[in-house]
Order: sequence, then C-alpha cells, then structure tokens
Amino acid sequence: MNKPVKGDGTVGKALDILDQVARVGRPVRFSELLEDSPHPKATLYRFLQTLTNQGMLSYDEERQAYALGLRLVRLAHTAWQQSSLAPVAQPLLDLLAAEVGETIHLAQMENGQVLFVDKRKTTDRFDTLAQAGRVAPAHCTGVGKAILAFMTPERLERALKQQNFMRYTATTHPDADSMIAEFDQICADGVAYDREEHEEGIISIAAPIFTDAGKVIGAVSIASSTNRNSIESLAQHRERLIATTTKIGAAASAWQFPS
Amino acid sequence: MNKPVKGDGTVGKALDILDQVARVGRPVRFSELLEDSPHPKATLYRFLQTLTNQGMLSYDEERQAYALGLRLVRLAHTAWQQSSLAPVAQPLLDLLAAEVGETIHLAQMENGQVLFVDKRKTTDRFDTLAQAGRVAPAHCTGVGKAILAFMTPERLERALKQQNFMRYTATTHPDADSMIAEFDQICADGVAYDREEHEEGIISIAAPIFTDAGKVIGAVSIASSTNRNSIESLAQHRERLIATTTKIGAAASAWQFPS
DNA sequence: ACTTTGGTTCCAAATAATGGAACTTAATCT
DNA sequence: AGATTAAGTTCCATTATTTGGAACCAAAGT
Repeated sequence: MNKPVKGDGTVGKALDILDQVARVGRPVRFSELLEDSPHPKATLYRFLQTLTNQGMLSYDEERQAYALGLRLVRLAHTAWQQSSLAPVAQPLLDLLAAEVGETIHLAQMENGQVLFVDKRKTTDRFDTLAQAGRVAPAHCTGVGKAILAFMTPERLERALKQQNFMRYTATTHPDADSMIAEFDQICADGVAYDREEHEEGIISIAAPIFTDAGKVIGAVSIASSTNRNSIESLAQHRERLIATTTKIGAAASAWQFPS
Repeated sequence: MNKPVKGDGTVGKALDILDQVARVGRPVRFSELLEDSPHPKATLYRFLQTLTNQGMLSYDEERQAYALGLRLVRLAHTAWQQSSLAPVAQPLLDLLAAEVGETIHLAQMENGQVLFVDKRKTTDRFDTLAQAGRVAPAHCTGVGKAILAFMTPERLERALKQQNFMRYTATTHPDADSMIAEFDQICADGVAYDREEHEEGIISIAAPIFTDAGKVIGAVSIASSTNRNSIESLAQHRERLIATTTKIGAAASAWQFPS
C-alpha cells in the first residue's frame, strides 16, 4: 500500500544519523542532534549508544560530543580499494597531472552529489583523506555536468530530484531547465566546462568516463583559476583529457580484482 | 538471561556484514557471503538489499558482486576531519617528516587494531585514501606497542582479548606475556621499537600521544628499512619524536572545532 | 532550596526483523 | 533438447526488537 520510498527500516534510520552528524561537520552534542531529529529522546539516545558502541561514532567524554568514528575510516579504505574506478585510474591520473600541470579531480556520483575519489594537486603538499571523500553539488561543477549529461533518462530523473540548484555565483545554473539546455552542447563536445559556476575565479574542463557498455561511471576534470587560465586555454587539453578518460573507462571495464 | 556481549541489535548485525565484506577485500558474491554468515539466506539477502540501497554497499550487476559503497568514503572524509587528532597533527607531521627524512605514521587504536590515520612518505608519490585507513596488528608494530604499554589496565585487558598474536617473523611476540614483558622498558624509555616484528627488513621507533589528562590516544612512528637504518640510528630521533608527540597531544587537548 | 537543562532508564505496546519453505531463474550436465 | 543442480528472490506467519511516553537522575543556574 505504502510508497516504496521508505527509510529502509532500522538500519536506514541509524545510518541517517551518521549523515546528520556528518552534515554538521563538527562534534555535536546530544541535544543539538535531538533538535532536528525525527526521533524522540529515548530512541535517538539508543541509536547513538549503538553506533558509538560499534565504532561508527566516537564520543568525547570531555566535551560531551559525538563525532564520526574511526571504523568509517577503516571501511572507507577498503571501499576505495574495492571500487573499480579509483585504483585503476591512479597511474593515468599521475600521467595526466604531469602532462598538464594543473589540478586533477576524479569524481563519481553519490546520491546526486559529486564525490571526489581522487585528486592530484601539482603544487603544494598532499593531505590524504582530507582530499578524497569531499563532496560538491552536481549542477555547478564540470564533473557533475559531464556525468549528468550522459546519464540515461531514468538515472537523470532520479538525480535531478536530488539537486537543490543553489546559486553559488552569478553564472550558476538557477534551475534544471537551464542546466539541461547545456547538455546538447556537452554531449556534442564530449566535455563539460565549469565557468566559475561553483566558485568565483575557478574554472574547469571535465570529461565523462564510460564502461564498455556505455554507462557513465564518473568523470575527470582539470581545474584552474581564472588568473592563470581561461576556458579557451583549458579547452586545449580536451583531446588529452578525453584520451585519459577513455583509457580509464576501458581499464575499469576490464578490471578483475587482483587475487 | 543472555550474555550482555550481544551484537547490538539489528544495526550491529548490518554493520558486521560491512566488516565481512571488508575482510574479504574484494568484490564478493552473495553465495560467498552466505557461506560464513550466521544468517539464513533470506535474512542476509534483505540486509544486503538495505545496505546497497543505502549506499553502504555497491552492487556490480555485471559481476554480480558486492563491494563497500561510496557513502563510506564520504563519511570517512568527515570522520577524519572531525577527529581531534589527525587534523591538528598535520603540520607537526610535515615538520617531522622534513627533519628526519623517513616515513612517518600517525596511528590510533580501533578495536584492538592499529589504524593508520595519516602518513608522510618522503620519496615517492602520495596515494590518498590508499594510505590512511590501513590497519595493522597491534602486538608487532611500534605504534601498537607504544599505545598498549601506556593503556590503563582495563583498556589493556580489553585490547589484549582482541589480539591474535600471529607470528609474522622470527622476532614477533608469540603471546601476550612476551609482549607485556617489554612494557616496562617502553614505559621507561617513552618509546617503543619494532624490531622487524611485523615485516622482515622493516624497523621503527614509535612514541605515544597523551591528552592533558594522561590518556593515550595514538602514536607516531618513524619507520625505515634495515638496509638504510639500524635500531640504534633510529634511536637518535627519540628526542625529536617525543617532542612532536608531546606537541600533538597538547594541541589535540586544547583543540576546539573551528566554527 | 528550587528550577531548569541535559541526559538516562523503564516497560507495555507497536512494529519490524526473522527464517523456513516455496519459487524463479540461470547455468551445467547427460 | 531435456533434466539436474545451483544461485538468487519472494512470501508470510511467528517472534523478537524497536519504539517512545513518562518517570528519573544529576548538575548548573537562580
């Protein structure tokens, strides 16, 4: 009778709490969580107990605050390794980064958002987990549009529902129609551009990654700042970028987990 | 009636499955999971459905195999940031790495195992998530022993139960007593050494990190290979290492999450 | 001494998880 | 091809767990 868009039982609710803690981004007190929680005090309390117990949350006695737990870090390590995309892309990204001398991102779609799974930053030092795992909106990033433009209608429809079309800058697409209008161009070009749509002064060129079966599974972008590059100068990397994403796609399709 | 050492209800069981998938380390089929699962077919099936649905697992239609999902990567990113240790330690590790020119590890304890939360590798390229999140046994690593030696009796007892004392090399401690015998020395020195106990040819010196309240919350190690260094030459870094861990401890204790 | 705020425990009722068994492919054998 | 086995999926009555209102406790504020 009921809509199937349910919250997936007890585990679903528990996992929602993890997201909630992640959303605030800092260690958070019980009462803060309770404020915008669909659960009554006792229920939330028990969930937090369980999750802490399980290492999915950590509780700082001192400050009386909950944060995401280390078990997640451990699991994410394997998640990253197991994913068919990120590990195989590594050497190809190294190469691309060396060739173009700009910042490179490898991204996948997670719940309508863009999730960066790897990065090459030419200049300064690397900072491990602080890099991979970051998320960004899809409607105003090169990688986001590159992926959306090549999705099947069904996947796209689902993804669109998850967009909020927040306007970050003057050039941000204000709504779905505005963004979709750009898709023809993107499909024809094979690449998408971010024209300072997410952040003033930051531009990028992005190309999608396909499996052999033709399904989009991610994207790679070359990002730069407006005082170092223009859209036109980024466009010069188009061939090279597409060559890279093609290789990544082929490698990911062929990939069998090493024994 | 039942022992209180329960698996924490439904969510606990679900999370156990994530660990199981992580343990295999590669994408895994339904039937493989079923083989060593405490659950009947239908139950396991429903769990996998839910977890996949939630993005904690991903399902590869093609290969019909489950892997850990990207949601974990996203969550781990925040977990890492929220942890009071890793973010504050960053600049201090940079400094130490520059000074000693050897590989540096920052580790914490997770469920009796050593979990590396950050790393500085002097020579070759960085590889983001593939670094942080890795785990190692506690009984045969410098960081592991450095942490265990300074634990309160209660915490130690719990941690000991989680050790399996597998012998990796000829010098690996074969049992708890053997390891504990070393603790006096470690406490007196303030540092622990790994004398090729985990891997042939790899040695390290490690110092614990304490909060102001005197609780061990992690450790930092300087690792090297036997053909570049000896235990004696590593010992020369002792002062510098302890200075670093002291600063990290102080910083972590003082730390308030930036607004 | 009293009140408020923030956190924890209890327990009967409501709900969701359970798992045996039947069913549907998909692959393998004869 | 037809038969056999293995692998994955759905059903549903039973059972066990979650649920949440309310009471309770501790500490901080007045």
